[in-house]
Amino acid sequence: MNCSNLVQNAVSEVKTLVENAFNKAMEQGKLPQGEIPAFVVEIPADTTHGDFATNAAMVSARAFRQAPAKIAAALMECFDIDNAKWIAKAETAGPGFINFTLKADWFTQAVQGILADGENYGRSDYGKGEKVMVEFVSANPTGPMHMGNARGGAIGDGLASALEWSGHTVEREFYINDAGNQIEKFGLSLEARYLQIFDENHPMIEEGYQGEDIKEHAKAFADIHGDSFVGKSHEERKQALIDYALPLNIAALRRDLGKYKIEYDTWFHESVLHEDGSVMKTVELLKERGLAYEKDGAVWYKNTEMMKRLAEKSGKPLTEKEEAELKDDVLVRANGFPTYFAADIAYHYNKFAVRGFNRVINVWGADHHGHVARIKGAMDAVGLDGDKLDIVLMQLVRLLRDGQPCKMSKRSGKAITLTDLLEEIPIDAARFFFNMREPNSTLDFDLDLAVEQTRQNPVYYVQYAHARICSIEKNLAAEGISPRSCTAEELALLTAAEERELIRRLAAFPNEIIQAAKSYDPARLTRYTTDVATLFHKFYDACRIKGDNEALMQARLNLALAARTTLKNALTLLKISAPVSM
RNA sequence: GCGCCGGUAGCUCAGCUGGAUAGAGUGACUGGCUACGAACCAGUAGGUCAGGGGUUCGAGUCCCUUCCGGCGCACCA
Repeated sequence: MNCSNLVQNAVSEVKTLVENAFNKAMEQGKLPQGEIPAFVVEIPADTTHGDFATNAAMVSARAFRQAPAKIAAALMECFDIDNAKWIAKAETAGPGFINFTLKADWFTQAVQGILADGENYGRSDYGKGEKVMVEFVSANPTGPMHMGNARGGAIGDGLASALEWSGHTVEREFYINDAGNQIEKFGLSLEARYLQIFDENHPMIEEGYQGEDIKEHAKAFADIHGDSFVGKSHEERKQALIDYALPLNIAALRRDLGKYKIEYDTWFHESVLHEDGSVMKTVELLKERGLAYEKDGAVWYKNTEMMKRLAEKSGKPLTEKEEAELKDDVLVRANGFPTYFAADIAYHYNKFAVRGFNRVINVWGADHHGHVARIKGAMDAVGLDGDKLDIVLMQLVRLLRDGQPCKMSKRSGKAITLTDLLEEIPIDAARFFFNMREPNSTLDFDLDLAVEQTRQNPVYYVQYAHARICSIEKNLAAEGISPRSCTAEELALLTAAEERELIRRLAAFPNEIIQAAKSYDPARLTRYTTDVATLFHKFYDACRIKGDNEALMQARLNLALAARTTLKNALTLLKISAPVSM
């Protein structure tokens, strides 16, 4: 599916115009011979400066040893505007900008293109079907999800959708850490709570999971089995509790994320990698490649060596000081158990080498940033390409209550969980709110505001614009006026500044999605919906749709429908509802 | 100590690979429905882009440095 992307078309044309003008000017001796410098074509912040602008004359000032204004003048003489499809005129301005103005044709075709593409408007084949995995949330199955998981869910899901819409083949994955130390601790915590039911003096383990959910699991287990496990062996008792509680927790994760409108293609169990020998095979592979060794009874990964290689590859060798800071990492402990790191290498090896993803994106909390370079290096170490593993670091959410930060430790027992949050605020608001900021900046989530003043949430502003358009359509229909497709001449009646601004922004939608996908920043899309809503409201205020001029009325109605289509698609992509009325 | 991320309006944040007069939202103040939804729009006020130095035609954006905040440096995950 390749939808109309008129912004891209026009930008390409401007680039070609400029390049041809450079070549012609050099042929005619108006500019000295030389390489055409890299220039940009952009949409100016202030559209009174034209629809597109280029800095070509300014960036080439040094190369041609001429003043920007002189170069701009030379280019102006060489533009072949008459044969341009989209560009009506070019003019110089300011310190040497060249501004381009679009033909009216461009605006009419933009509106027609949006309406023709309908619910597919915004999709592009930019990604050419590249197979990409987005792994996100991957919350510990030892307890409920916290606000960081909530944010990760909204960001990861939004990013995956942006990648889909921009033409990638995307799979969403949840990695279940159902092995290792934390599961051991989970079992010990459950066991202690279970035994406390029958002996209130039984001590809780140190550093155990303190949450109420652990007590509830133990109680429910006791309701089923009574004290029959008190007399059993420690191992048997612990395992029985894990086997009972872990599937319940995983089911709860699925349920809560489903409520949050997140559906995964794959729930990948870490335990599988241990059971089928993948983890130890990966360790062996590293040994064979000379990047793992034994010391003090443990198996170590040569992280120092790999970091040195990577630094040299990038052309910036490590300083002695940096090198001294590096340490190797344990893969297999002296007690024979592999570390999380070993499992993680095996897991990512599986993503690339076994399942054939060309690119893998992980959404991680920023507290894992120390792990990023290591795991990417480890991909090189097992013979893959660490550059194909991208980590989106997400700063943690700071929860505010009464203006004060409140701690959201999983163990405090007082944390607000994702489940709690979704009971308090609408899902639309949560998904919008968590995607309002780029991942790499901290997010203050004011609970009081989200809970008590949801009407002030910007999501309502956007949804209102959509509902308003639906209402207009309904009212007109009641008067016997239904939208029809317009001719180019009719759509050319849309010449007001508010109309042109709105069309420009609507036409940028496919590019916005591509940008969100490229920069791994779905927050661009919530901002985009707000922009479109604002421009629609301004258009609505300035240009009355209903009127005696039938052609103009239909043209404006077409524009309103194009805005509705774009808003609906953007909200759908973010899995936020687009209500017909509110 | 070393490293990563951040510091832009009272508050929360945009600012696209360096570009034209630094923008929104929110809060404050003023105005706008006997015509399509006022959950809206228009206007006013609000800035030493944390401080200092540098690079150049041009710096919020790039480099160096200081200060402040968040996070990380395990045979935890």
